[in-house]
Amino acid sequence: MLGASPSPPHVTVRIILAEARRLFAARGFDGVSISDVATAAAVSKANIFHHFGTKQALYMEVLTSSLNEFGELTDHLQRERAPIEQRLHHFLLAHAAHLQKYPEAAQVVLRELLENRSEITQQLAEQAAGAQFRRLFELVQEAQRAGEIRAEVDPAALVVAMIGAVVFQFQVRSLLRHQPEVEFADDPKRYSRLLAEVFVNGIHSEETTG
Amino acid sequence: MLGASPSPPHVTVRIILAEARRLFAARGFDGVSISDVATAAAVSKANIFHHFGTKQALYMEVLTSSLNEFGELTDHLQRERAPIEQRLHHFLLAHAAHLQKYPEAAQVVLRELLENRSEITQQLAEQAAGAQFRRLFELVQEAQRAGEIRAEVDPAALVVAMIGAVVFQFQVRSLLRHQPEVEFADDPKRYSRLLAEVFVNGIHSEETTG
DNA sequence: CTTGCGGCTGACCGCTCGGTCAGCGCTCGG
DNA sequence: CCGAGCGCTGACCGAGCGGTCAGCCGCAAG
Repeated sequence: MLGASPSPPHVTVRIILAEARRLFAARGFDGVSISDVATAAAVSKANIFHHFGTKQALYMEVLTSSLNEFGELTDHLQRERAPIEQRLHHFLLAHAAHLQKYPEAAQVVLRELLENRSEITQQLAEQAAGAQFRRLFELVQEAQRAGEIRAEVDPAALVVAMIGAVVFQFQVRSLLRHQPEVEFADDPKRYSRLLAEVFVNGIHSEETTG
Repeated sequence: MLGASPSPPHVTVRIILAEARRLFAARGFDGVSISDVATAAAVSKANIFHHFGTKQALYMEVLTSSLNEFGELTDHLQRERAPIEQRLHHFLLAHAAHLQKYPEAAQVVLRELLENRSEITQQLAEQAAGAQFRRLFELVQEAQRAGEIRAEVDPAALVVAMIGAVVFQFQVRSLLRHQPEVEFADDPKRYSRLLAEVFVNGIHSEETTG
């Protein structure tokens, strides 16, 4: 029997992974001990080492599984045939909604992305982030070549600004809830609409949309 | 003799603070041990406890001293009498330049800001961040009332997007260096100019600037 | 019934952690 | 010449860390 077990990872393993993700997202790699995870998952500490070997390995599993949930974010954008302002709005909405839907997965990836440790884990996050950046960059560049976006706009700066605007809002959402002026702290649809309004009217060739 | 020592903190203390800031910025509170700081500062571990009492206290000193360097960022903006696009450009430039000039101070504050631990340290970062947000928000709101900014623009969203665009670029600058399409990874002037170009043309009332 | 095996555990390991403490050496006022 | 005070240290503490290991338990095949 060469075939591996057809069933997905054991229930226990999934519970451990879920709790580890939750804890790593909240407190980071160094802020969480295996004992913490074991207690949260209601298993023994040794059990975690039995299934994952080392703390690093457990963390890597959490990171990769979280990265996978980020995968298809920009996939559909390239196939769309809508005008650029609509496609960018869709991207902003998809990104913001994704962050809200999978906050722990997002947080664990972003945390690793923002750390400057030049280890293996970093590369994973960089690859995924780099791929997403490049896809969005090319989309903007093509739209610019097609005349949909003004020539003065720097595509890379626009992409960084767009992603940054969405990510930052996610990162400081707990603060924004306390600001009475902010009405989009937990409303990705509203925020991405407001964002798109600003960005699109900033990259239009000639005419005004309003 | 009730007066405290008139001299600024001892040389040793300043060295410890500098090294601690560097390490906390790079690896976070949990990622740095007092031994690490002691080795980096070339003093004994006990010396650090002698001067700062606890690890938390050392961290707080690092955080507050870093926050102070953030202080005057938005101060001059309110007094300026330039058109809004110029003032926003100045803000973006000042912010981006500040992040580049004091990367460790910025990182230590941002790190604390993005953590979701509801402790005392958090409050410090929140207060400073909240104040800066509100100041910029009011600036935008006034400009909008004065007709300098289109009524459709949401001031809060614009502020979050602007700060986020600058902060995010800073956070991922090490990644952006590897992206050949990005020419502003370590050039705050260039990046803020490109940002302003996009944002300003997105918030203009009627006429075009180009 | 027996045997093998995988999921799982409690007890334990060496080590590092944050923190303590007695006491060193140097300086400086009396 | 003295002693008080300060900057500073090495040795040490209990606790918790990542990780190991012998072995328990239930189950399925022989």
